[in-house]
Amino acid sequence: MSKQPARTPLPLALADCHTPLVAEPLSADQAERLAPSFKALGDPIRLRLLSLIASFEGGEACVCDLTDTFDVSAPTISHHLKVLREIGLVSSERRGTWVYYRAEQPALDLLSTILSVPQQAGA
Amino acid sequence: MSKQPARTPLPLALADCHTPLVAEPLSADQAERLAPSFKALGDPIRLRLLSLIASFEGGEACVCDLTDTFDVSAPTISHHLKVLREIGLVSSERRGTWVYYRAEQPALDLLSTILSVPQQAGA
DNA sequence: GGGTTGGTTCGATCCTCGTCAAAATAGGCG
DNA sequence: CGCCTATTTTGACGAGGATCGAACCAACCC
Repeated sequence: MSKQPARTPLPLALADCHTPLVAEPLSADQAERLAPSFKALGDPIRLRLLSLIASFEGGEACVCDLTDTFDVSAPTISHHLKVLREIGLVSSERRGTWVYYRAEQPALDLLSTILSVPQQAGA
Repeated sequence: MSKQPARTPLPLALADCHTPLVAEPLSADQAERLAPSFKALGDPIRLRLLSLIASFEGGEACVCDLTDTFDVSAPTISHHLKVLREIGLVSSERRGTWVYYRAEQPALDLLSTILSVPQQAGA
């Protein structure tokens, strides 16, 4: 993996926590770093954007492919993409006229692991 | 004045979506139902509360066991527990003097599945 | 019953967030 | 260069959320 160029304005959510939260209590520090990622997923438009981008052919989508799907203005879409990007759930790249967004699957996978429930858990 | 029997005021987040969001685009309806659950997880205190409850011995925790861990007031803890309860991530039960909270693991597991990344995903 | 502890609701305050219109930036084209 | 399209930034506004103290409800005990 390449090193992070420290471009994200917020501390990266991908902290050192790889343990399901049901297995052992999250520390305050871990919770502070994880919560913003879940918050970013806590908006229906962002959830759809992420899903749409991830399931686009080639794994990436141009902004122009996304805007028409929603009933909100282009600045609003741009705002939500920025939230997803700054938290590290998507990355963006400009190629000529268009800007392409791509889902950061490791980030998603980490969050999935955090929420996962190990087998023997339960009563 | 009859009391409402403590039913969840919001439609249950556990909708008919069991497919990872990277696999196919979420519908607007699915996103509307899933987002509130992620939003509920988007607060550090709620994240810790959930983790603390789930990892308590017996899988449940009394409120009195939780409040001391945090620097916020009891009403604030109660508020966060209510958010988690109304969204279906925890359930509560009064036994005598104390109220016990328990993590709803199927709900967690569903959210985990939504975020999971199938093997062949990607370009 | 009166008092005590556990937990929630109420009301108010402050701050964040989602949204838009308008303006600004970036790139391509004639 | 000037213009057009694509995307982002800015500024403003209203809605919602986190927090607290105070008041309130629930269960136990003497």
